[in-house]
Amino acid sequence: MQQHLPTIVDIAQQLGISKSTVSRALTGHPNVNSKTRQRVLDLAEQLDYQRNQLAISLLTSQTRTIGIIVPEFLSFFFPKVIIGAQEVLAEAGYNVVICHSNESYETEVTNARALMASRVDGLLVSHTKDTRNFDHFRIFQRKGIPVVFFNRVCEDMSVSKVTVDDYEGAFRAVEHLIQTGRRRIAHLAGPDSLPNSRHRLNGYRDALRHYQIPEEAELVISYDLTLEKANIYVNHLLNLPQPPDALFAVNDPTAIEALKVIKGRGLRIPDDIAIVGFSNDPASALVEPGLTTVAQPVSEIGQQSARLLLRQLAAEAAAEPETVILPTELIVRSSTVG
Amino acid sequence: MQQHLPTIVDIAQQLGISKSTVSRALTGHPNVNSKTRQRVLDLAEQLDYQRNQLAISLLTSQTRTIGIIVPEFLSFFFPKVIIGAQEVLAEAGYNVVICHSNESYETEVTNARALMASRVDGLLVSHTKDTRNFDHFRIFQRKGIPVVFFNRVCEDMSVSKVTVDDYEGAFRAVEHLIQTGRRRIAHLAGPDSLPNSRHRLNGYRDALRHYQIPEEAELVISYDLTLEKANIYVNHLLNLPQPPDALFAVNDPTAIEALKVIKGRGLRIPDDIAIVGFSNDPASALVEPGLTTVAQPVSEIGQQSARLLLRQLAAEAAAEPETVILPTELIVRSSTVG
DNA sequence: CTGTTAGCGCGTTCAG
DNA sequence: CTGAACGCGCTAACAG
Repeated sequence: MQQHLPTIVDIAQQLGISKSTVSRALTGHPNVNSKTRQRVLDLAEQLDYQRNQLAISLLTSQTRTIGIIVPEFLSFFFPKVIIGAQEVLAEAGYNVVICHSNESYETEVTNARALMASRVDGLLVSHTKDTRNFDHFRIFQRKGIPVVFFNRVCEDMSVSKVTVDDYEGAFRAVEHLIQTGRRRIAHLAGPDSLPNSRHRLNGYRDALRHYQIPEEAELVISYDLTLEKANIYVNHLLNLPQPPDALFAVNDPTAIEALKVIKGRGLRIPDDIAIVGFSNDPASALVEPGLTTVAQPVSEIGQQSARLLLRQLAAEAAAEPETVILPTELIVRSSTVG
Repeated sequence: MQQHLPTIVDIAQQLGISKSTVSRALTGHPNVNSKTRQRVLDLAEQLDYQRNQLAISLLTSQTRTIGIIVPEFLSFFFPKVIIGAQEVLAEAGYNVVICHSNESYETEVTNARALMASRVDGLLVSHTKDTRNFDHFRIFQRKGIPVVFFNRVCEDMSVSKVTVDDYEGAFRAVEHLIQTGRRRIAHLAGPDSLPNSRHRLNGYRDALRHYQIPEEAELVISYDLTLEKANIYVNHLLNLPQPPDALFAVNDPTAIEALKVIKGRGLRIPDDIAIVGFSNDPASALVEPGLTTVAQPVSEIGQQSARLLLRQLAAEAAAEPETVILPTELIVRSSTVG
């Protein structure tokens, strides 16, 4: 049973002064007798008084709270982005509310509604892989509440965005495979619905083209990023009459699953088949052989997103949306070079 | 620039009715003409109306929001606990706000204050390793806002708690080492301030005692859980005149760091030295050799914590605190048995 | 320096 | 079935 929490009126009554004076004392307003202020402060402390942020937000119609919606947070990626964003936001005096859509479009819509209902001042979003309709985010935009997309961005919305150069990262990864002598390079791609997947696929294709290696349709498989499927497709690739001599995976979990399957079949890595992942998940340094991968500046994604949001928040009128594309870096480990 | 968000008054004026009627229509009150209700609902949809949760919370003095404070969320553990808790809480109609103290006592206090200011209905907490003073949580308790501790629990507070049987888990782990022939078993323990660490240490000690193996003081090192220190201490242990033939680590990151150091020195695992971790981090299955570890029912910790909190919330008067101790399970992998 | 008043958006009496 | 009035806790504008 929750008891009555003390309010400024309680303090005012006990001290025999008006609630305005209490309010002023508490907020550090200059025009208060220093003795009165001290009495207020002392009593507040004694009563464990905490200002009711709800009432203040209702009054000022700003909550100084930013909502973050992410599709998952079991892998290291999103937690690390969130921490990066939180650093910047906390410094600017904003709180952070994290919502987890669990890759479910319906949950994402529910999350967005809840954040709207609780009147967040801004939104940081990486959408689910099934999100095709972005109306639940457009509503924020229409109300003048800034939205910044990161990692998984909506290409149709005119808002600020932070991504990495997926195309370039993929190009360099495949180039590395080619330069280390690989010719039949498979690509386990992500779902078409995600721009990231498409950009990585394009990087893969252009690298092959650039080095005049014909693309084999049978070596490219798009899938939904569930590990069970990854398992099936890797086995499928290995069973081909002409199996690949390298695999470029859309992300590290996929690459690590592939690594397990390949080792399980007694093939040697990288001798028989080389593997490259994407993101530089801490696990990629742990597996054996170490996984070559395309590193993303994860914390920086969060920090930059927060900064773009802050800039929108500071702008009087609707500010021009900005797009930041962060560089990637190829981390070469033993899964590609003996 | 944030625009004016539509309120029930806006809807009422456009429809030429009173805001009470709009309120009733929106909340599904029975006594509303169905035609009027439909007109309200239509206009609300058209205006993207979202009820202002702030105002409602201020009025009802309940936010239907639960705060969760965790010390970190880069390892898999806390995210998974949070997801478990969220499932249960969402089903009961509660939202979740996650705060990340980053193992900083000051941040934890700030988080607690912010959650109090935003009037959460309840609190789920795992405190930092430096938290000695729990006054910032006692305030909630005193106000009748239920608090549930999980994983890292405050032994001095009379609130509901969810932990695993650390003692038993540690005992079984060390017993396993003894039964596979180890005699000089080192223990890299966590800080004394954490009950978990102490219980695991006790389990270690009692297992040795039970099998009449004398405890060597030089083989037990408590540390602050930073990986750099782990590295130093593992090297120190290996440099002893009589190095250990087994290592029981307080958690999996520590064990994995140890594994790297040991392999780096050209020692064989488990032949020269066996390793056991704690928690069954996904990474423990990835490293080579696979890490033997004590698994915790992670999602269940979250679910149970949420259920205990819900029970407190439902209780009219202050409900009796409950303590749930979940079982662990030893997962044997190649780091202990060839 | 301090008190009074108004109102943020809403649900809920209490009258019609 | 509907409307008017009140108050949740707080800050800001206005008067002393």
